Amino acid sequence: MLRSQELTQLKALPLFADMAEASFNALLDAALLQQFPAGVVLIREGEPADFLHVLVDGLVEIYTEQNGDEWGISLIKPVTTFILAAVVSDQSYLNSVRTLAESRVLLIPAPRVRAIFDQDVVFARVVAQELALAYRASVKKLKGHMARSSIERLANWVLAEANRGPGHNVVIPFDRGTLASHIGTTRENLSRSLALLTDHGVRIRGREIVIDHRDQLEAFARPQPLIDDPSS
Amino acid sequence: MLRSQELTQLKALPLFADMAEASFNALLDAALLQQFPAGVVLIREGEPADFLHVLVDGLVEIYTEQNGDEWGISLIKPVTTFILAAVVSDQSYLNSVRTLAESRVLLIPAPRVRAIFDQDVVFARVVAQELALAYRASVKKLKGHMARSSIERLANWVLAEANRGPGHNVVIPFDRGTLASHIGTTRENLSRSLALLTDHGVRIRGREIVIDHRDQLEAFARPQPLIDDPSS
DNA sequence: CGGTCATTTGACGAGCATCAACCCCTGTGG
DNA sequence: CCACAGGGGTTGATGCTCGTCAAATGACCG
Repeated sequence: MLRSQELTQLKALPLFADMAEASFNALLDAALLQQFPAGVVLIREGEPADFLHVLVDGLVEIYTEQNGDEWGISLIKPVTTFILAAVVSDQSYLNSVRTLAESRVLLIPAPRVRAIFDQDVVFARVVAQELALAYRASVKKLKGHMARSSIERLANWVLAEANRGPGHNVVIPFDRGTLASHIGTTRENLSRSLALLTDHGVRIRGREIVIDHRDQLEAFARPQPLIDDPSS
Repeated sequence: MLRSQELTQLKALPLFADMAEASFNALLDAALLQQFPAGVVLIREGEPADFLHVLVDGLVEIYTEQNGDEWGISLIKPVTTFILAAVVSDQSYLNSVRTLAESRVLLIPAPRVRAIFDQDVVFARVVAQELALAYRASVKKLKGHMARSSIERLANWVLAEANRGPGHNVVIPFDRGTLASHIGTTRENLSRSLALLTDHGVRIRGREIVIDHRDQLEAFARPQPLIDDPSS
């Protein structure tokens, strides 16, 4: 159950802001808002999709387990839905999900989501919008994997992270093994790659990456809007 | 403009079958049904998304051009929409598209698609469904790329194609360079990989791949539903 | 029959995974 | 206060996978 204070907070999210009051209430009266510590597995791939998840606060990774190793599919930052596609198509989760930091997650029963989709066009549009963005993000990651080396992927990840804030540095918000699994390489090679980036305008200070010469880093990484811009 | 005969054909497509007659007509009265020979570039990445495309008949590939090379993103078979995500989110095309065989394509102006989406819930649901499937297909391809070697990807591609028909053989419907770009390797290595599959229950006869011992091929490829099943 | 294009084969090297050793930091217990 | 163990991170050595370049072969078509 939700407190009324939480409800007004949620109603303000872009995800829900424009929808009809009635459908909003119908969506949320069966929802749960839960808080999880870091490192909790929320979803295991293969299970049926019973809840739409909305990351309200924190950090979550979507990953897949393949013969003993884990590979990162995407990183979810607030406020975003995840596993929407499984809910919409009423199928099993393709991937597993775990928290990487303490997180607040809103859980909405899948049948309820599908019902409100049919009743409220505004909500339907938001859902389609989120699906489209998720699809494009996945295709961009695929493009990066097919066309770039692991060190180029890393360099572009650093640039993308740097673009999220105005500062000249990036802090890796999790351990290096996790980052490696999202870049698509191993811990060892990630370490080597970070060392090599030192020759391209960057200093490594533990988990902090200081960008001294952005132009140098960009000359090396050669970012492309249609791969690296989250908003294109 | 469309002929009435074509209209009734289109109305029967799963994409349009359940929607209201009025919205169907509104969608299609501004649409074009065009026929293209093989090898025509329909869309170039970076252009604004002005038309939703529906492949009614034929075969097209979605690909991306990266510093001189081309990489296949997905293969589209009838009847499927493509570049739906760009239309829904009103952004530029992420990828280029070309026909691989003679194809009939229905072109619907993007603003019209968005308008009907808002008016007809049934159509909205179909659109969301298609987006969800496209997203899941992309994630599956990504998983395959992160977790498997190129020869394993090829072996699983062969199995997946074999599952589409009841026969014991697969015919590559385009040249080897194109297949290589979708598997995520080069022409040369694709050729070597095909030769190596010979040790795992398969014979190569030009463009035809004959599966003599499916169990042997499966033991080698180790297909997984959550990567290789198109319907999961 | 000659030319162009698709495909194969060979040789080589770059990129990357793997295994193993080592370092550094932190927390724990004697 | 020190010894030690454990986790995260780095470094080195080695070999496999795969891309690249070059040449040969085969296929198709004028």
